[in-house]
Amino acid sequence: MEQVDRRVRRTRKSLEDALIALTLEKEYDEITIQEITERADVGYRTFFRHYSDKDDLLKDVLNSTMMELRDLMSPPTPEMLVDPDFKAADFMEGVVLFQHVKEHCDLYRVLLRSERTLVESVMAFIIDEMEENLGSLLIEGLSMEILANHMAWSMLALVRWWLDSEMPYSPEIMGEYSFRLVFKPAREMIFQMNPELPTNQ
Amino acid sequence: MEQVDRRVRRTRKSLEDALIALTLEKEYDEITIQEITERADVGYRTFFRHYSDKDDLLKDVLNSTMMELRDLMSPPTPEMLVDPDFKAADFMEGVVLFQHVKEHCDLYRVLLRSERTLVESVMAFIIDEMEENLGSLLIEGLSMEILANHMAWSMLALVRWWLDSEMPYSPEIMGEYSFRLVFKPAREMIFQMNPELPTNQ
DNA sequence: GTGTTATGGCACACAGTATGCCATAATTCA
DNA sequence: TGAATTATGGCATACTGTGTGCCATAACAC
Repeated sequence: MEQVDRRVRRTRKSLEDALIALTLEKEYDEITIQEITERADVGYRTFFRHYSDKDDLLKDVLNSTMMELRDLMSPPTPEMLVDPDFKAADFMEGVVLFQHVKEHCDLYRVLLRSERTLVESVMAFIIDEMEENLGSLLIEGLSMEILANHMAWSMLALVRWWLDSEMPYSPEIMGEYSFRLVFKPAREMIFQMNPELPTNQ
Repeated sequence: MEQVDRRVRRTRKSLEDALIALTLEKEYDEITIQEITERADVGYRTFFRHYSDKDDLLKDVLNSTMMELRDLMSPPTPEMLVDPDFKAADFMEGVVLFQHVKEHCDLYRVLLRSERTLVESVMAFIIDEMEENLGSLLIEGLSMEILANHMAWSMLALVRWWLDSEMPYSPEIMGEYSFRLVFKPAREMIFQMNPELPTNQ
């Protein structure tokens, strides 16, 4: 059961592929819509029949992959952060992220080389989810807003470095780095600021 | 002894002020050179007699402030990272940074709202300096490249959040957060990976 | 005061975006 | 298979913003 016209599917696919290919060659903001349509072998006029602008096409390209990651990575819950023995779980979060990045490295490169504002909107979404999950942990003198912001952007920085360096380490090793540099310190801070939690440090 | 023509000084100052004012109102890439010259009350043609493009003007605006920060913040040396009792020093590094940001918050906002590529070039410079200072610490299984990249971008994320949130905490509190979330974990990782260093954990 | 130089305002070429129009080709569905 | 529908290609066009050439004028340095 085909819902959309085959021509539409073909055109959209060509435009998506063209944007990905071009982003791997040059900076996102140096790419023109004319180049995209030429590479996709599609009429210039046709672009605007599907997307309002370049960012709109990019969102379309990233949408399914980002939703996949969202389902794959449950944001850290209060239980995870508070349970003293949860090393394995945070660690796996990191590994899962780096594995997903490796599987879709072209798409992640597209995202990371796109405009600042788009990355920020994706991150804002992730941080909001994290904050919601951490909301129940109200600890005086500790801002869950800072914590969520720090974890999300620090993880992004690790991913960005990894991709820019042509992924010299395995997802497992990167998971270990992210655990030691990001997850563990955040968890330790929660423990140290809240005397009521069971301490095992 | 005035070296440059007063008219030149006046024009450049007007253009710099206009860019700062406009950046606080809207996104950097939405600002046109026409707007800048109108706000500065300078002829459109005159802009190109001083700067090749918008980024060129922005670099000029940020240059002196970034050089000031560079002198203020010595990058972490191996001694600092390795000395078990250096908490006070890392802590002060963070405080100094947040104090400088507070003093020049408008300029930092301009930088953080500018194009991705400019922020990246400033960060690359900082990371290079860090790596050079960490170069003597060769520990098997621990990448100083990751460590330098992580520290620099994590600190930037904290600064960015602080500015976007209208600086709700003092530079001292932000210094404490940066120590606990960034400097201390990096230092601990070095200790744990190198059995030859004196451990006090 | 005089020679020098920065500026302003004009015109212009150019690149890229975005839309309207219409003939044509591809597709869907009966 | 054939008719109605719909997406596409190509053309012209308006618009915005960049970047440059030219020249009279005003501000400056000495």
